[in-house]
Amino acid sequence: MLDLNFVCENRDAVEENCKNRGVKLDLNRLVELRDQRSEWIQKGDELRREQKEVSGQIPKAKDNDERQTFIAKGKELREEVSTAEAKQKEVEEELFDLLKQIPNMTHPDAPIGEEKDHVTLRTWGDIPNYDYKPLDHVDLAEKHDLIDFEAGTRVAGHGFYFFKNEAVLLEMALVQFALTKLRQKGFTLYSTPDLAKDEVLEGTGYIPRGPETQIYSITGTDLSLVATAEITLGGSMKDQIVEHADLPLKMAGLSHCFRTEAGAHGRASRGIYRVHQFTKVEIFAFTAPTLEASDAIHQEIVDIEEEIFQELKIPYRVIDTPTGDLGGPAYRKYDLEAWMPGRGEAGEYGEVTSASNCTDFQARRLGVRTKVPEQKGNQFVHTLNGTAVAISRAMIAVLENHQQADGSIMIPEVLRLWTGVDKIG
RNA sequence: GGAGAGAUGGCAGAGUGGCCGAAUGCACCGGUCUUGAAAACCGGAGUGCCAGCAAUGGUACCGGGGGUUCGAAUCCCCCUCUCUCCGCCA
Repeated sequence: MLDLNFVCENRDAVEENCKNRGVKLDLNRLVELRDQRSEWIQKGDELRREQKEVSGQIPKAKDNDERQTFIAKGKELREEVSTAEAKQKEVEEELFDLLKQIPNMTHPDAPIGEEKDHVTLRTWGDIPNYDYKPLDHVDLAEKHDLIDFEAGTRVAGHGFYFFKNEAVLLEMALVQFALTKLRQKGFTLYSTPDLAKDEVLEGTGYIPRGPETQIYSITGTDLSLVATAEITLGGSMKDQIVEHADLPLKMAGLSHCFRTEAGAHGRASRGIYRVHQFTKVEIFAFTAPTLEASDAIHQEIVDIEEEIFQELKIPYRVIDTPTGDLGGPAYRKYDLEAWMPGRGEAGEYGEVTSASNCTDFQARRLGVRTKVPEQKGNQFVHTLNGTAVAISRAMIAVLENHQQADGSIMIPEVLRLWTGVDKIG
């Protein structure tokens, strides 16, 4: 969420930003509502002031007549106050509903445009030339009995799967590899709840229970299944004031991720590329409220993501996400797209990580603040999130990139400590 | 799941209808004293919202929501959380 007064005072810039991000909103209405809100607050404050004054007179009244007069006046004021409060609430409901729909401002260097207008910042690794037709992960999994899609469907429906045999070892190894690396780099490790309160989801910018929601919710409770540990790690500091000296808080969280993938039917989704549940190690950071501080961590997160895929020996490219594809909270977002030899006709890049700087957009809604030395008042911190390893996507990249001409799959060196085997098949 | 106790400012902890945004202590900041520090003493200090260029003023906030009342930290109802005991359980 942006700051209300910021929006009203920078209408042109906010409007331009909405346009770039493909969001249509009526900012005139917002300003109108802001003004109405001020008026009702002022009216209510004044009425309450009178109310206090009148009720303060009652114990000092000199006779019963005067007393009754004050009581009558007090009753009258109580009615007026409650009217003003109702009006204020009504205005605020519409106001904040609008405000919440406004996306974050955007980094000036982020490419403007839609998904197809993305900018490739750099590529790493050579895309191999195969003298045979490489299999995709579905065929590889079948060949080596690694994923049971039928069982997944029987148990939970389309979009669910069982990992089997070496795939389970690989999942655990990828998790261990990511967590160990992040710990070495000074991140505090967490394994986090798989459910969170709706208000926490909303605080991080996710919208549970809507008509096209990506979120599974638990009926009869205010809990939903998390789509990422970004939600739980961000929510972990809800309404807290963080010591400035403790920033940045660098966290790594392990959780399952659940996504309905509503509206995703028909998009390329063979195998485990787009599934309803997967395991993920997520990176999250709270930083001091300056772009210097959060940009620095943003870079650090991308560096770690690249290091992980380099050590897994998987070719990738880094994408600077264009405005139209940023999502609400992000100020800037980089994606890693790994080469997937079995994808499409002759291999394609597929998204495996993302890294977002959300500046103070999530922190405002979550109420995470810090007191900056030499400055008065508290300020909202900046938050960032990034993928260390999303198992389903990483699994595809590992299986497809490390397949051999004889159909076997080599386990990347860095994972063998945990898999205990160095080859599948 | 059952029984009981509790939730007040950064922390501890008073406060049972108006004199309470709230005593007191600790911690914190400024000063006096001191060669310096400590101690002692003096003073300051919460968060949000609204108005204002600002100084400032107003208002709200005693776990959350609702109610009673002219007036609620204080009375009533609901909820959440914490602690203790019992049961169940990976």
